[in-house]
Amino acid sequence: MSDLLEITPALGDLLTPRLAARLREGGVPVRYADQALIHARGDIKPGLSMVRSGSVRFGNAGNDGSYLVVTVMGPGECFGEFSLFADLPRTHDAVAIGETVVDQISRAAFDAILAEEPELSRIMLTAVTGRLHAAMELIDDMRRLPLPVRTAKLIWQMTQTRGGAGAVRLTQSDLAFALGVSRVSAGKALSQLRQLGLVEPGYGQIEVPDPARLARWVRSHAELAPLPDAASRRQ
Amino acid sequence: MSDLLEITPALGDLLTPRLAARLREGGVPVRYADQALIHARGDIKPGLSMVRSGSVRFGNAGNDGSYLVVTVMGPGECFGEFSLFADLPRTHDAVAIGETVVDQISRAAFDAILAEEPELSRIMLTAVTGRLHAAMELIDDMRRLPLPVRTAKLIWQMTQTRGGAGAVRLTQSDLAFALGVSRVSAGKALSQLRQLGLVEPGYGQIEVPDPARLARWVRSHAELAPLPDAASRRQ
DNA sequence: CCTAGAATGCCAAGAAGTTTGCAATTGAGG
DNA sequence: CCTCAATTGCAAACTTCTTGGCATTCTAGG
Repeated sequence: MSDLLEITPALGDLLTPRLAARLREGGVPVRYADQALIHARGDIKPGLSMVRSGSVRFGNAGNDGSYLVVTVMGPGECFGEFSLFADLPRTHDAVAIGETVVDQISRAAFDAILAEEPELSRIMLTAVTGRLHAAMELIDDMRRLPLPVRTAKLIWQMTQTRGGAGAVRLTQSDLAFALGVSRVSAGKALSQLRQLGLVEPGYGQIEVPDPARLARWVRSHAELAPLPDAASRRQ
Repeated sequence: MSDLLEITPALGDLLTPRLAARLREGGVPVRYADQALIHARGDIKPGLSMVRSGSVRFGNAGNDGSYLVVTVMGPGECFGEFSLFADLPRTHDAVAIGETVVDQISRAAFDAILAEEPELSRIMLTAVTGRLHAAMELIDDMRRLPLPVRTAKLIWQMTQTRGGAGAVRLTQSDLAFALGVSRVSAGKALSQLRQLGLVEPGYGQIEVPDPARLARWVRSHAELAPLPDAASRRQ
């Protein structure tokens, strides 16, 4: 979610141009219309997928018809390692956002490339490990951080990924969606942040006058307290 | 947490005996006394660690002095992939439970073994991928499932790992700890489960008269609804 | 320029979880 | 067998978040 966007480098960023090309060649480009279902939660469909153009939204429907977005991937990002390495079912529905093209690399094709390119496994390990790290940080955040802090963190991350501009384009409904809370709660959190002068909510967007200050504020509120016994913090 | 115990196979289970031996030889066994700090959150200490004997508890202190347990690892399990592959800091404090011996494998030593043993990278990928999968399932559960269901799921998982016996030995405080909620809430959830005849709370333990029935109940309450009308979500 | 749909702001009632505190029960060690 | 610390059960006051509804503000498209 949200935080999985984090600082995790996309697989595409880690791949050498040559490897990226090999993977693309080994895959079959598949075109999806806006809102088309790429795969559903529970599907067992081994293969690696790389987003070539467009975006893919991951999320799940709750029992009550609600829907929780987990993350959105853009060009160069990949998914499906689960199915490839551990024979695990998909954890989330994947839906195309806009006209989207995804390179689907079958397990056989991937294995063939992996056998010829030893460095690929190290790169995959780095990518998957980075995602695992982000996921565990997120679990921690969900448990420990009050909503305003999580909100600020998400907004800050968006300023980073979305070109670092001073404003993020998203509605409060979408923000609530991404945080997994109601629109009312997201709005409350936002107004608290506004009172602190950290953000300026507008219509369909959120301005961030001073991203560096926002980052400092998040850091100071998201950090863990020193250990009860400071002396025990050894290394 | 809790759920990371899940069905994820430990690295030690995936390794061939030969590889396990090689890793052990490449590492330095370090002995920790009960409650000794193995590493703290934020430490940057590249290297893979394998639990040889004893147990390691992972968790974090909250700002308020509370402490959240994430998982407990026993012999054969490994940790520290973050630091090894992605140069990331430790996400949790690690503390020895009882007299514990951990094989610490330096990055250099690991890289040397990895270079000679191509199949090791595939095994590591499988292990890390499995953990990532479990983490994402847990994130989902935390957001979607009401406390009684999460409680039941955790108890069921414990009956599986702890030898499948019909009772789990843990106090309600420990249960609350693992779930990341207060003891009162854990107690309430437990009493709801008792009224359903799924568990029988005792003093310092929780009986599970019919694990299969508990599993069925969890499954029926944890499943996702069919996809909502895809048109409802735009962006 | 105008209007309809989108988005925001706000309120009230209620569900869920937390903290604090205390009483009752259990069982392990002397 | 008895005591005492650990554990459980429970209640009251409070906080946070949700749901549902409604009024207001904004803006894209005609």
